[in-house]
Order: sequence, then C-alpha cells, then structure tokens
Amino acid sequence: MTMTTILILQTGMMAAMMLVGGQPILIILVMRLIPCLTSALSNLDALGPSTLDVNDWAKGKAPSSSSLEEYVGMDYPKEMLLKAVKAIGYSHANEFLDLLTFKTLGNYPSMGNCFTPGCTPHDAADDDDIEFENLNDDDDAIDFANWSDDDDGIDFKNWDDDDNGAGETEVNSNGSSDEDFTQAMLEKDENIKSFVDAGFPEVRANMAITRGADDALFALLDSKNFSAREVMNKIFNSLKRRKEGRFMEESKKKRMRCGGEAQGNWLPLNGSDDELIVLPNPMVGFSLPNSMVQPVKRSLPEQAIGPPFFYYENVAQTPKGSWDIIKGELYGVEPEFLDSKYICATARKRGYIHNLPIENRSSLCLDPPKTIFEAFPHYRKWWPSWDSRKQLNCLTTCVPSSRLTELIECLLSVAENPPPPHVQKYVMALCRRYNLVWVGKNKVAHLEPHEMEYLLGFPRDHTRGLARKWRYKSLGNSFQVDTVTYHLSVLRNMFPDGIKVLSLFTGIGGGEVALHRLGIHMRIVVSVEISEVNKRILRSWWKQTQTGKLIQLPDVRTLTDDKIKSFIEKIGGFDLVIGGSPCNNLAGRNRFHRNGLEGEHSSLFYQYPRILNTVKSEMARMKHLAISLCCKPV
DNA sequence: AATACTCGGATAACATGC
DNA sequence: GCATGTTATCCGAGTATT
Repeated sequence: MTMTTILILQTGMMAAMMLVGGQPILIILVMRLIPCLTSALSNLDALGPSTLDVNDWAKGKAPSSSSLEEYVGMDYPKEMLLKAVKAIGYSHANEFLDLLTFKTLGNYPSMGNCFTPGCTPHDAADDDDIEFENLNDDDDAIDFANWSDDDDGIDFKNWDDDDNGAGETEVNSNGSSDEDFTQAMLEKDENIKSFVDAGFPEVRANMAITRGADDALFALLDSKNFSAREVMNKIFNSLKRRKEGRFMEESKKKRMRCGGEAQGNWLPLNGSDDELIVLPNPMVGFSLPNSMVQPVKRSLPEQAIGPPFFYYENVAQTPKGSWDIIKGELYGVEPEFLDSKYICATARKRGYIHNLPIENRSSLCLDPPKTIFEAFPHYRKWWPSWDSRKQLNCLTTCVPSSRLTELIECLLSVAENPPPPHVQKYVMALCRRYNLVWVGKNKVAHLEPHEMEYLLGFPRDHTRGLARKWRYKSLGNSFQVDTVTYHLSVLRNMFPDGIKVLSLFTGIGGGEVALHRLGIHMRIVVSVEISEVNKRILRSWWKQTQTGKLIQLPDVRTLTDDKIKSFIEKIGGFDLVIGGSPCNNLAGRNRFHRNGLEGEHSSLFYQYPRILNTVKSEMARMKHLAISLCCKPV
C-alpha cells in the first residue's frame, strides 16, 4: 500500500511522508518542490502584497497571504507557497494543495503503521538542478500578407457579400463568486463533518481543515490521546466516500465487439420508436471499414429518397431531444452515430443523417493511424508506462493553459518513478481532459495544429497561415475526413462526369477534401461559410487541387429560396448537399448557453433543412417540368 | 453513486500598428 | 494613447457509463 502525506509541522516545516508497504519513506516533497518552483520563478515578477481575498482564490485569482495562512498554518513561509501557487496557476492551487495535504489520503483505503514528524527542510539554494524553461512554443505563423485575392473564375457578382454578424452572443456575466464561495464552504463543511464522524470534536476538526494537516493531527492526537495510526485510520475511514481502490486505473474493458452488430444496441431503424433517441453503444455507425461488424440494413422514408443526396453532421452527445428534432427536420431519417475512434486515433462521437446508400461502402484508400503511437511514433520515447491511453479524446477548439504542463512537470519531477497512484490518477485526469501528449521527460503538451490536421485527415498545413487560435478553432470544428470519406465512398462510381455540391457550413472544407480523396471530380461547389479565414483556407486548397468551379457565399441566411432556385436553374441542380451545422449550443463543453435547438443561436440549424427542402422541391419541380415537356405531343 | 467525456465562451492580459 | 487583434486564463454541467 502506498501512501503519501504532507505534514505541515507546527514549526513551519513541511515534510512529505511516503509509506510504502509499511516502510516509512520520508521524502521532502514540498521542500524540494517549493525551491524548484522558486528557482523556476526567479524571472517572474516579484510578488507584491495581494489584496485579494479567499473568494478571489476560489475564482482563480491569487490567494491572499491571509488565506494561505489559513490553509497552511501560521508559521509556514508564505512567500514560497505564493510563488509555488503562482507557478502552477491559481486555478489549480486547491488541487495542488490537496495533493500536498492529507486530503489526498482520502484516496487510500488504509494507512501504514506510523508517521515521522519532524524533518529538516532543504535549503532552497543548494537544491535541485531541475530547470523549468519557459515553454514558449510559439509557432511562427505565416501571415497571408501576400495573399492573392483574385477570385479568378469565380462569379460573385450576383451575391451580396455582407457579413451580417452571425453568431453574436449575449454577454452573460455569471457573477458566480457567491456560488464558488458557497461551494468552497460546502466542501469545507464536508471535510469537517468527516472528522466529526470519525469521533473528533468539531472545533478540532475545523482547525484541522482550516489550518493544516499538522495542526490537525497534533490536535487530534492531543484531544483523544490516539496513536498516530489510530488517528490516520479514523481519517481514512471517515473519508471512505471515495471508493477504495478506485484510484487504480483499471485497464478499460474493450467494448469493441468484433462480431457484434453495427450501430451497437440501437433502436430499430423503421422509424417506429416513440421514445427519445438513445445513443448506440458501441457507437459504430451502420458499418465500419475493414470490419467484421455486420452492416445494418435500412429503408429510408419515402420523402428522404433523393435527389439530391444529403449528408448532415453534428455532435452525438447533445441535450436530450435534440437529435429527435434534427431527425424530424430531416425527413425522419435515422441518424448514423459513429465514433471516429474506430477509424482514426482520436475519438469523435458524431451523428450523421444522410440518404446515401450504406451498402458497398469501400474501405479507405489511405488507412489512417488508429493509435497514438501509430500516429506519432516519437512520443513513445517519453510515454510513461502508467499512461495506458491508446487513443486521444475528442479534438476540440480550445487549448489548455501552458501552466498545466508546468504543474505536471513539477509534480512528476519531485515524485518517485513511477509516481504514486494518486499522482498518476491526477495527472491522467488532466491528460485525458486536455488531450495532452508526452513530448519530453515528465513533459506534456497539447497537440500542435499540424498534428490535429493529421489526426482529422486533412493534408498537412491545410490551415497553415492562420493564427494558432484560428487553426485550433477551425480544426476543432471540422469533420473527421476519413470518416466522411468512408460514408461518401458510395458516390465514387455514381458521378463519372463529376459532382455538383452545395456545401453548407463548409468550414475548412472537410467534405470537399473527402470527395477529393475519393477521386470524385467536383464540377462545381457552392460553399456557404461565414468565417473569412475558413473561406480563405478552402479557396487556397481549391486553387491547389481543383479544376472545377468554387462559388463562396458568406452566410446561409443570405441564401434565400429565390437564390437557390436561380442557382438550380443555372447549374441544373445539386447532386449532394453536405454540411454540419454549428454545434455551439449542443456541445457538452459549452457551459453558457447549451439550450439545444431552442435558443436564438440555433436558428442556423434550421437553415439546413430549409435549404435542403428548397433544393429538393425545386429539383423535383424541374424534373416534373422536363418530363412534361418531353411527353408533350409535337 | 462515482466516474468519464465533451466540434465552448467570456474576459483579462498582452501584442501590434498607427 | 488608442484601436484592434491575439493569446492566456479561467470557468461546470448534461449525459452516459460503470
């Protein structure tokens, strides 16, 4: 049994104690950690006296001296702790201190036999050769300064180009300080209660929480004359809410059932279900490339049968009922839910509603890497054995703070190798949450934009030239190209003369890249995309790879029914309407307005069925007209 | 009941150009 | 100094699974 605790001694000394298999191994964790942090911070601004209070800390700002005092005890050198906290980021301060204090002991089912109070702190000056360089990974982004803006061959003259401010969001100040504070108090109360439950006087327990572990332990010892072991056991038992042994990351049961049925334990596809759509598990879609999964058979609702083919995409995990609305708007076609982790090295749970044939999908011409090491073999060098990830989580638009890297490096630098389970668990939670990879010794980092391009199936440097922020944003919002390629592969032999595409919410052109991969000639693509940077990306790629015609429109809302009709008249209809509407208020990461398809922001979604319906009915009308003209007696 | 996962948004801080 | 654009930092909850 491994256990780590930090004792903040009454003398102000801080010691970490590790008990391994009953053998007390005293490590001066904090006395190593603090100096190394301090040295790392030598180039940071000197820390002036703070006027912030404990509420600010809860909000992620700097803790005041007084609040730190409360936390660590009266005699603890505050400056050092302040520096340490600043180094790792205030938002992680609580977690950090939890790791250093006995709170983490709640993870452990039992304790060793004793603890050893008193140890000599290291001198900060002679400690540690660990250096923390500023991880300045600024990618020298190339600007489009010399970008040629001539739209040769593209006819924009009939289209107004006004960007009328799509996606405006209300300012929603969430004045959460009170809530944060209340939450902090609740947590504190819970901790106090656990002490009280263990049979200790509330006053003592309160002191234990607010002043530090050493005070707590000595106070408790003092109050009841318990032995150290008894005290610790009581604490552990009272903190048992955290399940015993849960911290050990069990090897996850593989859910991939090779002989299983496509779309997982899914509802029948006959449209007879009255209940809300339930996501299939495993999320394997109607079929998988190179797989033994039995493809499902489906019959499309009459209304959905083309032309044109349509292909709609959005996040799978939405507020309840959202997919039922989407399905209802798209002729009642059952969504195909597929997690791209079955196709590439990163998870991407998405729902696709389409009227494409699902038989005879061809395997991918380029088989994408399916594991992290296949995608990035060089990461194997630094990948710790206790990080069992084989694939990455969903690639999103946001980049975590670089302080996270620093925090993890700090923790691992002072820990044993391998680190104790609770540190492993903590680090792994961060790695999973922020999709971090190991790029050096104890050093994690977020993926670079070109790595995201690779994982998502785009050509390298597809988004190069944009500021990093825009690259991450555009890539995080895009298709997983290999997945879309697989679904669209059934079109390969259907359009020998090329295909005419209406591309809504084009983004950086995932659908277009997929068609190109399939060798399908795009005679014409009418692309609707509001973001100027995304339009530039597509235009650039188009010029390099395509000979067909690209028409770029600014906003789906400006694509009126009349314009659609005029387009269809000019080019003779579309073969494919493809696109995934914005997921802003569907996506799980959105804390501010995740109101499904109810809110004002969702109006964009409804543009997709409107446009599709107009295309469909106009094409049907033209077909009818043509037939009637043909059959007219001369 | 604990755990895991999620195409994000708001705002302050910082950088740049004038 | 100001306007504008980019980066850094900070924020939970809904849903599903175990």
